[in-house]
Amino acid sequence: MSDALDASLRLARAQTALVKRFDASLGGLHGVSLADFTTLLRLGQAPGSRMRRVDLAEALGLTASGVTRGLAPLERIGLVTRETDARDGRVAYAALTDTGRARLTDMLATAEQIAAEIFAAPPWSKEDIGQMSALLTRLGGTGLPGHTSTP
Amino acid sequence: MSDALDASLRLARAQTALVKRFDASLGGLHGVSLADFTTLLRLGQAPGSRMRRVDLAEALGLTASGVTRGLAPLERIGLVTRETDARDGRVAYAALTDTGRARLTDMLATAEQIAAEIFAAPPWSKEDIGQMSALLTRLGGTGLPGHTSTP
DNA sequence: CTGATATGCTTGAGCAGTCAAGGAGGTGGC
DNA sequence: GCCACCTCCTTGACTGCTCAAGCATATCAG
Repeated sequence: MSDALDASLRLARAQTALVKRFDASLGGLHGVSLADFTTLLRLGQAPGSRMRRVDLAEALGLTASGVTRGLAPLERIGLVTRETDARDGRVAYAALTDTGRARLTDMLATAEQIAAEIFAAPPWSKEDIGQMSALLTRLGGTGLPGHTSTP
Repeated sequence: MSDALDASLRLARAQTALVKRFDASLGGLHGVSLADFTTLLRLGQAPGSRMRRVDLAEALGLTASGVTRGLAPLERIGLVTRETDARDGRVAYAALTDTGRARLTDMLATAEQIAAEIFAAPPWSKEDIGQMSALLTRLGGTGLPGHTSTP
């Protein structure tokens, strides 16, 4: 097997382990999945904490229907609201509520801690993490808004 | 956001892109998913091309029920058979059929090509790939049987 | 104004995995 | 020999996504 195929299979494997870990902690402490958290985080980064649902789908690498289904429970528990566009009757916005913004802050702290734990044992150097992130960026398309490493 | 959290989210994002790409090509050419291919590949690496289903689950990072459901269609299309253990009536083996072994060879060629394409543009160096694989290994647990890079 | 086409979103059906429960078989204490 | 317990595997119910279809709204050509 080539190195390239080996790396691909490892990527798939590593992701399931990582997602499980985030889901466990985020779920236990805040009742949300990693996918939920990523959605809220992305919304929080948008101007006015709101995005058109189709743009949110694009940003998250999901389909529009995935966003509809994923947002439903977040609306139900009051972290996100639906807003309409006065100009264009087709579009609906997803927006963070005040509660959502507050809860997101807590979740972010938890997520940071999990990430720190994951990359702590066996000890990762700052360079390792930066390198890996750079390598993954080449694979995953644009995905996240530009993140400049904190040197 | 810390580098560690950033890298984690990129990992998740990169995986879905990568899986989509493998699924598209493997599905189109051979009618199997990346998960199917990984299962067959792992079976092919085992002595006698057979494994206890519980060990297969462990090797693939799945639960036993995940293996039951995943193998069902592969058995139905004749790539895998179920074998029993004369000594222990509880255990069932999953084994590659001759057809399965032959088809796996073709799939492997396809998968190698996809992996090569993925890591070709923008050009990845052999060192980049090795580095990334090493970094991912730290995250994903053991996962694959030891793979020593081809230098 | 009307009809054709494009866009935004939701919905039904399906797939791949999870967990919890349960059945069938094996093992050890007494 | 028997009963308690353990292991292997499957099944039912659920989640989180996909695709295909459909509805509502917008836009553009004539």
